[in-house]
Amino acid sequence: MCNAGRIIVNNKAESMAMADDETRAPRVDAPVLDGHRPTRPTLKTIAYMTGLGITTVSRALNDAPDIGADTKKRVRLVADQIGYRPNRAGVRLRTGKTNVISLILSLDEEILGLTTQMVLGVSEALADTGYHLIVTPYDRIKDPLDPVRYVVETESADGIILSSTRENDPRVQYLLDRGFPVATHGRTGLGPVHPYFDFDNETFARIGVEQLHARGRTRISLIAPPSTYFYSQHMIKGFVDAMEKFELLEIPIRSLTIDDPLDTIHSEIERLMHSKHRPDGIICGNVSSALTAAVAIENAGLKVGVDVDLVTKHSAELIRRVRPEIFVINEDFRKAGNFLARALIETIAGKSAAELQFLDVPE
Amino acid sequence: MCNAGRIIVNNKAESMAMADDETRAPRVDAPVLDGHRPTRPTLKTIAYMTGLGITTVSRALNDAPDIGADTKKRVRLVADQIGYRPNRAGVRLRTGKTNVISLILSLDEEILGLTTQMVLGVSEALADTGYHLIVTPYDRIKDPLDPVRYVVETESADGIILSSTRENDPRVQYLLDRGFPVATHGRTGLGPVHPYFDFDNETFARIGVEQLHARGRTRISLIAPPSTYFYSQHMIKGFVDAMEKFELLEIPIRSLTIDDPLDTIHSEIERLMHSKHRPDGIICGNVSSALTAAVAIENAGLKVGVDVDLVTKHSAELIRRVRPEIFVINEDFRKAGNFLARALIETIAGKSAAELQFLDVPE
DNA sequence: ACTATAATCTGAAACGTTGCAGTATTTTCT
DNA sequence: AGAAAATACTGCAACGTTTCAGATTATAGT
Repeated sequence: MCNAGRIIVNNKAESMAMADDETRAPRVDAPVLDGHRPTRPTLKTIAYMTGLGITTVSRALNDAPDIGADTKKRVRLVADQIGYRPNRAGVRLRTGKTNVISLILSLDEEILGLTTQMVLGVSEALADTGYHLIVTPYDRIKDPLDPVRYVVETESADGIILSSTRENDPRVQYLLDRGFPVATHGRTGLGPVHPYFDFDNETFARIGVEQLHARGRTRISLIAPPSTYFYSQHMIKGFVDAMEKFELLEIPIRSLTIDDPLDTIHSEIERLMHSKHRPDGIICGNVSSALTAAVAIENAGLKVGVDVDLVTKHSAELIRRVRPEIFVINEDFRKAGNFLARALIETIAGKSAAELQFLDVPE
Repeated sequence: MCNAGRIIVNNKAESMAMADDETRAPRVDAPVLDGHRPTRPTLKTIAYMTGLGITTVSRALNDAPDIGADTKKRVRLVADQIGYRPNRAGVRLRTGKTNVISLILSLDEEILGLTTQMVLGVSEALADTGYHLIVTPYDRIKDPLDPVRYVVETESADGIILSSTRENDPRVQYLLDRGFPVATHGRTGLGPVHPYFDFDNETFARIGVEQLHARGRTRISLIAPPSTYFYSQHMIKGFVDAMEKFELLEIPIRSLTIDDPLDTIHSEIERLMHSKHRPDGIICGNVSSALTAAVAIENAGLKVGVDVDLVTKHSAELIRRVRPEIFVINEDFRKAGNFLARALIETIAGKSAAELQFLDVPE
């Protein structure tokens, strides 16, 4: 039973004293070699080499319960030795499993480094899983459902990661309706039914206000994300709550959002700086608005860190270097990507979504 | 011969006066329906609906020469109507064509937005081609050949786009040896054998020097890329040539490269600013070094744009806004990605590389 | 000794596609 | 009219994998 260490070419021969030629002959034909280069090994190659059937080899590699331990070991050895890698097209055709994760990104996400960091985080998580990452950016002008529908209709991935989520995100709804695995960067209003990773923008805004308060600032503005994004509400809530708590005065620039053209942000802030009731602290929903605001403030003859304090959030170290006078709260997109990829894979494997939701609380 | 406008269910029936039931019966069984949801259409579905053979449908959709024009039209109509999309796994298994482009990026490319812009450009070019984009970042610590080998060995893409190319890039050599389509961001020293898109860093440096000269600067430094990158040579050549032409004095900081940690760059520049022979102009090989240098200069009590001028190159608009006093020459990564994707597809289609090389000359 | 049971292994079929080697039918040529 | 050639269509097989329903042998139970 235990014949470890012994080299067995064909373990059937033993019990067959009068074995005829048929028995010794491999049950599978040798794979045809094309030109001169060695062709890529398949199950057939291994079957031929081990003298086993293709089915057995397949089951052995997949650790099926009805294959002998010795056989498994032997098959694995040969497979490793010749560098066997399952043919993805074969698996996909047979099982429908693509081993692909689709990352769908809005083009607006050029928020310095979001794309890069997300891709990195996701790749990191996927590295040893056999999953490939396919990235699809989409135009904000086009229907955001398009790329999602494409993936579902062509069955070109096992799961989707979405960003820029809305409270009632039709893309997420579409996917949930069809039972298609999805993980989102940002919460939706749909409850514990899909995995997500969200930065706690409420806490971010609260901390921002606290910081400004601690620096003695009293008249504070917020450049929020457009109200179409769910996280806009969170940020505003954190802001308002903290403002009330410290009894500070909000200088409203609610018409302005971080998605406005930088020119608009610039001129609006510059105008504000010249007004009698200018703020002495601004919380900026993203980096580009913060950097733009900084320039506008200086254009107005004021100094960031002296006359006005700025708070924002970001992932990249660079910003602290470029504008050390801006308070930066860390938001880690890479961590987000990493978490989402892992969560999505677990979802595909059947795990329930409730345990795969993460709120990243800053500080 | 011409029966346009007439609806033909089975064009065979016409010539068969005494057609028995066999003739009218479709030659292909109806595709089995699983649950309640309509199953995804395949060639078989169309064959059943049109009464044609599977082969005919396939050939009709692929515009084969031996299929009648009417049939083609009819098949296409049905296919479009029911939203047929070829099964990628089927095609891939049969033909070996993956319809995938692999973009392999070095992690260091966090150069603000390079990844994002490249991905965008590539996606843009791939949008209507049926190609998918799979992105693989890799660690600079690991063997850069790893991801390349993986793609080749598992045949998981039809072509590869590489960045951070070296003069004698082993990855490119590896791919060329195996006849695997590759396009590179940046030239190599291998000649007109593979497509590339390169930014003309020689011209960039020359223009930089000219700009500084025009502003009356005479003592100039260059923060170059590490000499391992081929484009480092180009940049240095452009720099040196122009310096000689205008008889300017180089203040060498050759030990410093754009890949050094930002802390190093910062302290080195600050130190330099305090030295007796400080430069009054610096050309920075990338944005992060330029931004870092700007802060260092101010830390030393000097003013960018007044005491020292900075020149750099970049893709994103943001930088001009954050630091309007820095000269920025435009390097369009998106264009690069777009070109490379197109070039790669043409290479896969068999076009010769010589026509697919592009040098992007600034200004 | 004879049968149920467990333990291993197996070929056939199928997933969707395309290249090959045909088969009918019609048209053209002599 | 008869042969040759062109036109339009088609089965079959194969790509590499896994599921299914056995098949074979050894083991245990009576």
